Amino acid sequence: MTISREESASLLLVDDDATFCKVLGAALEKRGYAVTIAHSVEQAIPLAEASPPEFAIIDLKMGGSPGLVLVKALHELDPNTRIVVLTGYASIATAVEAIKLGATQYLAKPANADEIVAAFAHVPDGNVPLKTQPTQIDNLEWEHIQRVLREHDDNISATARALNMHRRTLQRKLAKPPLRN
Amino acid sequence: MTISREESASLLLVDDDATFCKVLGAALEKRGYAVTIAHSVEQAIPLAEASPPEFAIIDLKMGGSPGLVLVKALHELDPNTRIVVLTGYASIATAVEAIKLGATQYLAKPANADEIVAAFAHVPDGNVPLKTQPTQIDNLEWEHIQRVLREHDDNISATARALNMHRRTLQRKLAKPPLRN
DNA sequence: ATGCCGCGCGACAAAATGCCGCAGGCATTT
DNA sequence: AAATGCCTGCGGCATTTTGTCGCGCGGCAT
Repeated sequence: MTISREESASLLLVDDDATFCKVLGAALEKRGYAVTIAHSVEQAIPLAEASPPEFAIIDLKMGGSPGLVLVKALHELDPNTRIVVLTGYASIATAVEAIKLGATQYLAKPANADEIVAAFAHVPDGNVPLKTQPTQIDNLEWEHIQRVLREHDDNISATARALNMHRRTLQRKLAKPPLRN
Repeated sequence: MTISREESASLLLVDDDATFCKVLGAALEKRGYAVTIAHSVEQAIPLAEASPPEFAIIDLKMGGSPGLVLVKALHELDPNTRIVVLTGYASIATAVEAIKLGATQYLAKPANADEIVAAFAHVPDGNVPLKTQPTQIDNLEWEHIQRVLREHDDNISATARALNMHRRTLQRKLAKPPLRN
């Protein structure tokens, strides 16, 4: 990976956490990228239309439109854009969608700059190791909820009804989703 | 979803659990698919080469080659094959990989036949007109526990450890009725 | 403006879970 | 035969997670 040798590559960083953007943006610039920052999908779209970036890093959980629509928009603007989705609320359901919409990789926070840069270069092979431990129940539940949530267009009330669970309880489960194993 | 009306669609089911194959295979045949079963990647390849299936369900964790290479092979044989990856050891990393290699969907076990069939029809950005009652979380949990329990020879203590849950809690969960619906 | 919905959140009781500990069963080891 | 190790079922009890109710807010169509 020696992109930085030539003219610096344009990179669009979209995350609503200002501090996070600053830190990650600085790290990326040090690696030779020309970083542009946006804090929402609405803010990012015009920037991307003005000059489609070669690389993009997108957070999914943002106020306003969900990050997934931005993934789609960027990919349609320029299919060669390398898009990495980065989220603190990672789930298989959104990962699958993101990839289908054209994302290059999907990473869970926390991820450092090196991992992200490496992700841009990712090409699939069949050699990803499988986990040895069976899925944890909490995890299974989380994934299932996310899937149903997506199927209901992220409508919490509808999802709660579909799952026959209290809206309040669903809210609470969604609020605290760390728990990666 | 009225595939069954025409000639039945060919479907290749690849999983090393014979019982699982039987049950799921039967359920799929009842829905109008012509099911062929293989228990390993090595077994599945020649079958697929002989006659590329229209649909495929692939487990990731199998003796021999990992299921991901089969995903790739099937997709290269015929890009129109609808492939669903189904695994008890789900992870975001393998999900991303599977989709990039050409899988249509990625589901975590347990998943019932309806969910799988629905997955075949699922389109990336599409509308979701069919509202299927999603499986209840309790059922999901119950089936998952049963699977892991069997993998550990019905050893409650070992299962509790594998699931990272208290033995006492597992006991209590097992004590109360299955609660199917 | 007036419902109808969805959302976020506080409060409190009810239920589930985590965490002890004990006794019995059943192999394997000493 | 006794000791050891592991599993199982179960009784309490502290803690955590739920179910439930209710409030106010904001969008949206009528």
